[in-house]
Amino acid sequence: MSIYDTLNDKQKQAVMQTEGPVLILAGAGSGKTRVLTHRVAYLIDREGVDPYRILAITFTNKAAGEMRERVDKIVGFGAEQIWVSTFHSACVRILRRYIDRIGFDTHFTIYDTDDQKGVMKEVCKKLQIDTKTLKERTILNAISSAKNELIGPADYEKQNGFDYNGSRIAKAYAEYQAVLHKNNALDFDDLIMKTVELFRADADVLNNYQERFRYIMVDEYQDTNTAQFELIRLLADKYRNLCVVGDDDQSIYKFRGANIRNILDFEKIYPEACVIKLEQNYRSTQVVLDAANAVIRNNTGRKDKALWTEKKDGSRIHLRQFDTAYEEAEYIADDVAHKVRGGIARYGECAVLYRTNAQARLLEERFIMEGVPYDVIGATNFYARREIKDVLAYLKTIDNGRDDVAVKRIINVPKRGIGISTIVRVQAYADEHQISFYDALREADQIATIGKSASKLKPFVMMMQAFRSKQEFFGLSELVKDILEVTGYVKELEESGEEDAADRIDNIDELISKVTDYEETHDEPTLSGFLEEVALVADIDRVDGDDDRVLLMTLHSAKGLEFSQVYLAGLEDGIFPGYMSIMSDDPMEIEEERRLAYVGITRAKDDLTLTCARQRMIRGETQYNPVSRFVKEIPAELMDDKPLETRRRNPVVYDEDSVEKSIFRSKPFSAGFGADAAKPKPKAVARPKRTAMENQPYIAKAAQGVGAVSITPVGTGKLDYGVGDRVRHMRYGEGTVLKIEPGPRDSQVTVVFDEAGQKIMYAGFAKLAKI
DNA sequence: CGTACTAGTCTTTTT
DNA sequence: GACTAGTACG
Repeated sequence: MSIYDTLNDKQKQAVMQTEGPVLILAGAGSGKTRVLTHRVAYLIDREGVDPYRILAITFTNKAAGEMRERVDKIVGFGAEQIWVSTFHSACVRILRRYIDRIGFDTHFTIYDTDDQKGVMKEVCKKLQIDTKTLKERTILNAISSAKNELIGPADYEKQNGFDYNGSRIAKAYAEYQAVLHKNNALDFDDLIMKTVELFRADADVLNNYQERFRYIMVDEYQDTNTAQFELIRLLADKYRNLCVVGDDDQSIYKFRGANIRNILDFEKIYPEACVIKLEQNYRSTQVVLDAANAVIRNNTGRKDKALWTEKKDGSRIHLRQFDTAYEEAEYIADDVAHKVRGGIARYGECAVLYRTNAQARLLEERFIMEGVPYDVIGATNFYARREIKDVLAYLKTIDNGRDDVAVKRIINVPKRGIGISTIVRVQAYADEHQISFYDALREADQIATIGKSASKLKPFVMMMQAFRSKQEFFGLSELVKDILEVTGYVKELEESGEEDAADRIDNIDELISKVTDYEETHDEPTLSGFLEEVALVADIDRVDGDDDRVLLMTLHSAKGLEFSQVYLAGLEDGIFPGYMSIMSDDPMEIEEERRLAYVGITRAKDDLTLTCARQRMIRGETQYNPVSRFVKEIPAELMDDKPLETRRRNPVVYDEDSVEKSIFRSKPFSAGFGADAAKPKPKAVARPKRTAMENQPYIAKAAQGVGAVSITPVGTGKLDYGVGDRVRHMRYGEGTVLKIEPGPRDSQVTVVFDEAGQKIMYAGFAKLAKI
């Protein structure tokens, strides 16, 4: 009896087919990770492959860690020799070694989204690009897409230079790369692209890695982009022992450049490929699978497959519709508490999944109120928090003085009386002399323009120099503590009297323990090593199953995870699928959302609850959305409840024929919607009571916001449209005015939009135009 | 130069 | 509604 006997036939085949290209189409819950780990083990202990020759690429660091751990258990020895990592960390590792061959310093820093935006802001200023008409974000997105397709600035110019915006972006792209190069920095996309560039430019380096990685495995292959594909293609080109694992139905990262063709066309690129389908699901009940299959069936152009399970039974899917998102949150929190009390599940076996991070807030409030322990994943990455970034900026500056962004971030944090004008002048000097910002600071007394401010710069430079020399004999955590001490960062926080100062200090303490942890787990801890590890962690990587808490996260973050009890919240057309995809004329957008729904449903092992609300506040607007079309794709017999319309609580209010019809025209999927939507009084909604400690500041801020809105007085009589008129809205397109409700300061207008559904908005806000 | 307030924007999803 | 960049003031 060997470990391989526990695998089913298909899995066994996938494990033992070690030579040549292999495509494993692994449905959700089909034991994909098991196959991968067993395959690695098989390579080592049956095929005698040196662990050193194996590369396994996973999607997150967490997956990589788990895989290594599991392989470690099976093979016992040599597992640490295997490269198990994400695309990004694998590339960093390669670039740290060889990037000097394409003109960068191996001590490069990695820019996150914030840093990118800062750079782009300067680029726009320099190129005199008006950021009102062309947003930094837009440019960066264009650049990111280009990089994902391996299109450099020159090629971009060739392809897009002929129109106004295209040429502006092309120029910004070129300048942006120049600034990054000057700062010796790479952004996330560069990590992949530069590695490909390196491999293409230097045959020796490529050959070196081709020889090393005789066996390559890629997990979540459906989410690879063109650059990642090319990287893998190059690496595998010599020995062609490439095994990719994925599920086209779970491709949900198109917005990040993922190219679903990579998996769909694998057999075209590798005609000799062996294709293995894993269709037996070991995770969910038949009911859950039936629901998932019923939904995904509506997509076109997928690889044919059908999941099945031996877990025959299973409770039906619970569908619950509520009047408001508050009630929805209340129900979920209650239901979890109920399950835990009843011994049905532990907190840690429950997860609430939603489409957008913003939905977490309401749920969170309710969980606090009910005293249900929870963890929100992803909202703000730990390392993206202000105080953490500040401390990291100190470390970056100590590590690599060429990183202008980091230096500027902390030059006046805590306050040292160094203002914008001084920074601008120093930068001018730096540009003039072709040196880095930090080097310019060191020559502060040479800069004529700054006058007396030079006296403020000197202590800063002295301090940084001192940190650098301390680095020689200090441990990392000592260095961090020293920085906090010398700069008075924590002290300033304590004295600031800011509302969340305590949280921030907690975060800093957590950072210190992460530094300590890094020192303990690495043989040769270095500052660069720590910074690089930190630059590439996703929030999901921090999850450990040990603490017993309900997890709240987006559907995207949930990929690859499984829970006994799953709640899918906010299942409303306009939320999920999001209105962007509904409005889009590209049908592929809805299909991507549907795959996301498929991912969500298949996370559930035992029990699945679907919830939605009739009324929801989104970005200050009350929306009335019909039940998600995806819910309607699930056969009613799989649900435990009667059809939705019998659960309706609110009577029909409007009887105007035309209005009623227009609702039905725009909402073919939702039979009961017209009546549901007619609830006229959003004000009647009771907001949940808040716990005093947690929410005091929130209330204060909210009140401010309302005040700001009401300052815009729009007389009711001034509206040039009335009930029944057709109007146009900037974002939602055309619609029919259903109702106008005069308020003390501004009228509330209810409009049924043809595409986007019904919205209630302030007239002064909405800027509706009669058509 | 720092602060306090205001106006405008918004990402849906993340390595 | 919340966050942020920009502006007017001290």
